[in-house]
Amino acid sequence: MEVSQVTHLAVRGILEGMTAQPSEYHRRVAAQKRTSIVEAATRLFLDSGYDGTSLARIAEAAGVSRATLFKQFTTKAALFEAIVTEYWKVDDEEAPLPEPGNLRAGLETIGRRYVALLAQPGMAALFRIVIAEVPRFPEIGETQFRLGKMPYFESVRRYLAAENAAGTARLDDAETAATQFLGMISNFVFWPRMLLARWEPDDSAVTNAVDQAVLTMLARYGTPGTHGA
Amino acid sequence: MEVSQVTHLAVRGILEGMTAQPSEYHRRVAAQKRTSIVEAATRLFLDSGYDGTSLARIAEAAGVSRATLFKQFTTKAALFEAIVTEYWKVDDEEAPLPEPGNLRAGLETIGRRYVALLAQPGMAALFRIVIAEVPRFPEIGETQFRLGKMPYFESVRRYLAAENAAGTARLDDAETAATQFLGMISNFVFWPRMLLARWEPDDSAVTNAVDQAVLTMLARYGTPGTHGA
DNA sequence: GAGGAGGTGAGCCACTCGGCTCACCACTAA
DNA sequence: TTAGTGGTGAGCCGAGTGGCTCACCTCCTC
Repeated sequence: MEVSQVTHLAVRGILEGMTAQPSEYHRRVAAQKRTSIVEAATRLFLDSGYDGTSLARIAEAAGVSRATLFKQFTTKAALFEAIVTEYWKVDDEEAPLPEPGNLRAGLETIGRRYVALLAQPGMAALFRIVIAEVPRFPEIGETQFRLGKMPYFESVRRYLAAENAAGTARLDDAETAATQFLGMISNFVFWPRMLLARWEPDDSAVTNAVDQAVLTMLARYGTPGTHGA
Repeated sequence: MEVSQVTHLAVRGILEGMTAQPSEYHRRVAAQKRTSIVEAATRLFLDSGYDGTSLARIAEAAGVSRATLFKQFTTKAALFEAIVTEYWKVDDEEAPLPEPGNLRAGLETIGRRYVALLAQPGMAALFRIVIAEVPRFPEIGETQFRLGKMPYFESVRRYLAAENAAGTARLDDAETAATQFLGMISNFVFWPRMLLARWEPDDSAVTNAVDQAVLTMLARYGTPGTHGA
């Protein structure tokens, strides 16, 4: 073996160890296959549940061989975890908190955002499957809680705290207040859907539910000036 | 064949057609086996989910042969349905509504009853499996909703309507008010448990959640006299 | 044009599943 | 004593499961 060959091999080894670049093309193809797998798997999992979805069907729906599927996701559980995690990836940009000063308007804004989130297609199905599989995959439930529920809970909490500081609201416990607000809404627009497949309140009913929740919050936490408007 | 025999057979035939009496003994044995099956199946279903529980394991846990299981429940789905339906059978006697006149005390009573129900062992697991299987067995979800949620919702609604009629509360829409009250409570004490396996607020936190929900209801729907006490 | 990546198709493995059947047993009631 | 019930154990069936492997192909990149 000549010196130049040795050098060549050493350089390649270093490069591989550092970046493991399998060339632009191969990475692109792999990424395409991967997204196609994730998309198909998401659809099937939400449709048929975890046990009800076989890897064979996922591979078929994704237009991919079973061997490829196993190269990308070593196990069914890993695929499931990737699905749930990536579902929440979309929501990168966080909407800004409403300005303090108008408690009614601020709560209405947040409330409408919340119902819009809950009304997203697939949201109910996602909750359904995650709830079902929490005993087997506890981290999945924590992920869903952290990415799906906490952001809204936190935005309400921080907003209420800001209103409290501004004197536009009067409350000791912003956490409890936030829980109450979101609970009043979701107990009407979302949770019944977990048991009743056909629970689909029309827009006016949903709007009313948010408005009524806001009114109740105003009655409890509003300062005199904010009660009326 | 003598006349008496003919008569005898005819009478037996009529009796069988009317009541299908397989003798006291056999009925008792069958009932025992049945309850033992239902108990074992309930435990296993709540533990491992619908797909995760095999009929073989149920039969084994019940101390019953597979053949017997099939004689009592023609199909796995039928067994599952029986489980869920019988889970709610216990709650025969309905607790009486609080007397109108003290909105705070009445809501507190109902709120504490509600958290006691939600804290029952197996309640979370039951909701979990029912929610998971609603797409496959919609009637199960409706049963759960009708037997598990409606009674409390109705009791709050009727109680609030009574308070309204008595002048101790002021509200147009008792349904919305009831949804709000129960939503404020369950959004803290129950629904997080669907995603977080270890969500188990201590008694003081639960009590506080109910109290705070009552205070919010009083602020919104109480009449001046009831605000303070 | 050679190297090497990722994808492919087929197939193996050991298992489990729900559903169903049947000959036989234990036991009570008449 | 006998008829008839419900329970029993064993076993068969076809289908499907997740996991895994391997030789082979395709196609870009250097």
